[in-house]
Parts: sequence; C-alpha cells; structure tokens
Amino acid sequence: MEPILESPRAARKSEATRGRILESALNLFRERGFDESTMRDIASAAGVATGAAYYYFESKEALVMAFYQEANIAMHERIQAALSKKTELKSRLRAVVDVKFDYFAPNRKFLGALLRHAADPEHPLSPFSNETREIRERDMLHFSEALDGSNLRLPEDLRPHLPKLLWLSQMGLILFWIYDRSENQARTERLVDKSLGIVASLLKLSKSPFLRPVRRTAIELLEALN
Amino acid sequence: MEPILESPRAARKSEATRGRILESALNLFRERGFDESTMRDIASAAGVATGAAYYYFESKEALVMAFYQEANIAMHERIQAALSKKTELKSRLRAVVDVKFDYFAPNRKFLGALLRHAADPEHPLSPFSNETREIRERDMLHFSEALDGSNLRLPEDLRPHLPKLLWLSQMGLILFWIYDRSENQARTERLVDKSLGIVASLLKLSKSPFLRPVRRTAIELLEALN
DNA sequence: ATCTATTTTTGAACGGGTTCGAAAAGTTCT
DNA sequence: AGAACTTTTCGAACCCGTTCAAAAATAGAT
Repeated sequence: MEPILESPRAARKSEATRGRILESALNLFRERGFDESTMRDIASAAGVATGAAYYYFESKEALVMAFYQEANIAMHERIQAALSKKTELKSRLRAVVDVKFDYFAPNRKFLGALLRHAADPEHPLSPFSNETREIRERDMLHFSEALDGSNLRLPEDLRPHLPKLLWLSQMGLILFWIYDRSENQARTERLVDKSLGIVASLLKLSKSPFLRPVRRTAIELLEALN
Repeated sequence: MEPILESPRAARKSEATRGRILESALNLFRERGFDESTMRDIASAAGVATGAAYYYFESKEALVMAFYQEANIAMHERIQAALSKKTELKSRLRAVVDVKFDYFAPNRKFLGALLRHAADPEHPLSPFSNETREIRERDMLHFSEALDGSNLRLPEDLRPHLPKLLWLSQMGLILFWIYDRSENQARTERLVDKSLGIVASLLKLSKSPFLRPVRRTAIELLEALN
C-alpha cells in the first residue's frame, strides 16, 4: 500500500514525476480551465501515460486538492507575517483573507472545481469531510490567532465557536470571489469589507447585556451544527 | 426552434412522452439515487431511445430541475394555506420551510444533484442563474408574504432586502437538510429552529437605535450583493 | 549477476453523459 | 392521396474520467 521509501534516488524520481504531473495539470487548468483540460492532455503534457496520472492522484479533482493543500501550508507564514502588523480585529481578519486572495488569484478560476462537492460532507474532497479535516483545522487556527492577538475582548461563551464561524464565513467569501465576474472582483472587495465590518461590529456589541438572549440562541445554533 | 403546437392531439402525445420520461427518471432517482441511474436506464424505463430523453431535457440534471420547477408551483397553495393559520413571524417562517421539507422529503437524496452547480451563477441550473430567476422570485414572494402578514413591525430600510436574505438562508437550510445523515434529519430540525429563532430575535431588535449602526452596515452589505 | 519482490508505467477498455445524422411519424396544403 | 415540411424517435458514435491487467523498471537478497 504505502510505498516504503528505502532509496532516496527512487524516491526523488517518483516525487519528480508526481510533481511534473501536478504542474502540468495546474498549467493547463490556468490556461484553459478545469473542465476544458482532459486527463489525457495533462498526462501527455507531463510526458506520461494516462494511467500514471491516476497512479499519483485519485482523480482529476484531487489535482486541485493537491494544489490547495500545498497552498495552505505555504500561506501559513505569510499570514503570520501579516498578522504581526495589525491590532484591530477587522484589519486582522482582513489580513488573513487578503493573503488567501493574493495567493489564490492566479488560480481563481479552477478553484471552483474543488467546491463542486463542497456541500456533501461525505465526499473526500469536500472542505467539510474527514479527509480534509487537517487542512481545515490548520486553517481555523489562523482565525484563532487573529482573534487572540486583537485588542478586542470577547465574551467567553462565544470565543470557542468563533474560529469555526469565521472560517465558514471565509469559505463563503472565497466562493463568492471564485465566481465573481465583476471587474477585478470589485464586488467581492465590497462584500469582504462590509461583512468583516459587520462581524467586527457584532463582536464588539456581543458583550452587551442587551444582546445576551440573541447570543445565547446563536451559541445554541452553533452547537447544533456540531 | 419553439414547437408550434397546432394540433392538440400531437401536443398531448408529445407532452405525455415528456411526462413519461420525467416520471421514469424520478422513480429511478428515488429508488436508486441520481448517480446510480443512467440516462440509458431512464430512457428504457420510459420506453424510448436514449436520444429521446435529450430531445425533451437538456441534461440529466435538467430532469431534477423539472421536478423542482413543478414542486415550486405545487407548493404555492400549500404555503398560502399554512401561512393563513399563523401570525408570529417565527412560526410563519417555519410554516414556509416546513411545507418545503414535507414536499421534498421523498426526493431528498436526489435533490443534491441540483445543487452541484449551485455556486456558479452562470450555470443554467444554479439557483442564482438567469434561467432560474422566475422560480427564485416566485419563491422569494413566499417570504415577503410571511413577513407582511406577521404582527412584527420592521424597519423600512431593511424590509426590501429581507425576502432575498430569508430565501438565501432557506437555501442554506435545504442544503444542510439534503446532506443531513442524522436520524430523521434531527440536526436540521434543531438548526432550523435555532436559526429561525435568531432571525426573529434579530428582526425584533433591529428597530432599536442601539443596533442602528450594525443595521446600516448590514444594508450596505446586502446592497453590495446585488 | 540472478532471482524475487515491489514500484512504476503503459495503453487498451469500460461506463455513462451527450451529440448527431438519418429515419419515422405527423401535419399542412393542394 | 401526394408533396413539402416539421416534429419526434432512433441508436450508433463521441468524449472523457477512470480502471485494470500486464509489462517495464527498480531494489534487495543471495
């Protein structure tokens, strides 16, 4: 099953092949789009037979997932760096999503392929699946850090739910962005600004006794989602 | 292009064939699931050649859309009837979604096929596409009625945005429900209750001057979505 | 170096959504 | 009834994601 990499030479060669397939795929996706690129194209661009692509990747969409996975690791330190410069909650949240939009920008169009099965949490490539748990949790940590480093005090009962909630909103924003056909995704820009504004305002107000009953119900709702 | 139905006899026959194909498809989808039913199966269950199914329906998914379209019309009067018995906003909203869950229940599993392209507003079958505008707007009217008939006074600036917003939340609930594997979709039940609760509470509070700034931003956000 | 086991590569074949050109059935007009 | 036209039906063929059995390459053991 799991290849035991005894020889570094062979290991490197195999890895190189995998890399070539992935790279060819991503180039084709970027140039031509996901649906317009066939596995035959990808394999031949990488100089291998069709079957080889399936030896390294479970499916065509898994190629996009491999990109997403690498991206998540690569973005980690960029996010850390960006966070270190901000203190206001809104701008900290903004920093997190900005890193993502920047990183994803050249690949925006084909990222949609990943979200095709998003709704089905049993699909291995869904952002809600067991298989993607690790990526998801690593990603939620970014929001955790954005919250903790800010100068805003949060109600304690709400705090544990916030990373998940923010992560979820972020997925919504990314989804909107992927399909945003407006010039330079200007609509997404506005949406991000306004929605982070609301999130920040609501969190500021959330400690107020006035909103306590709503907050209670909100927490119950979040717990119902688990 | 558009068939001119000059003879009622032919018109009826053609319609009957279309109906047979749709019915066979839905039966197969219900028995076996969407992905597990092939167009060849569907056609042969309807007693026609594969090509005939494509003469009447643009794609396999269009069969599900045809069901959805019929459903929306059929649910209209059920919703009216249900609304006529309620006055509280929360229970009026509940009435609307309950009719839908009841109606969709036997078809829950294959409805997911419709939401596959949900995110792409340019896909003809997306609930956000131009092609589905009519269905969508008819559906939003239900929420408009739910709001207007309730005993709750709403801020005027918010009112025009609410049907869209409620409709969107409802889509989220339906999506959750479709993929809800818990016993009798108990998780959806809780989620619906809590989220309608929050909506109702927030709307009650929304007139308060305390929340005015948030409301303003929220309205800007909604406008950014158009 | 040879044998054995494992990993990698190959490309033909499969399955299912969809297309398409041609045949059949139906309609309209004379 | 026959010609001219449109609508409907047919099923083979196409495309593309994916599978699979067998061949090739590589590694380890003797």
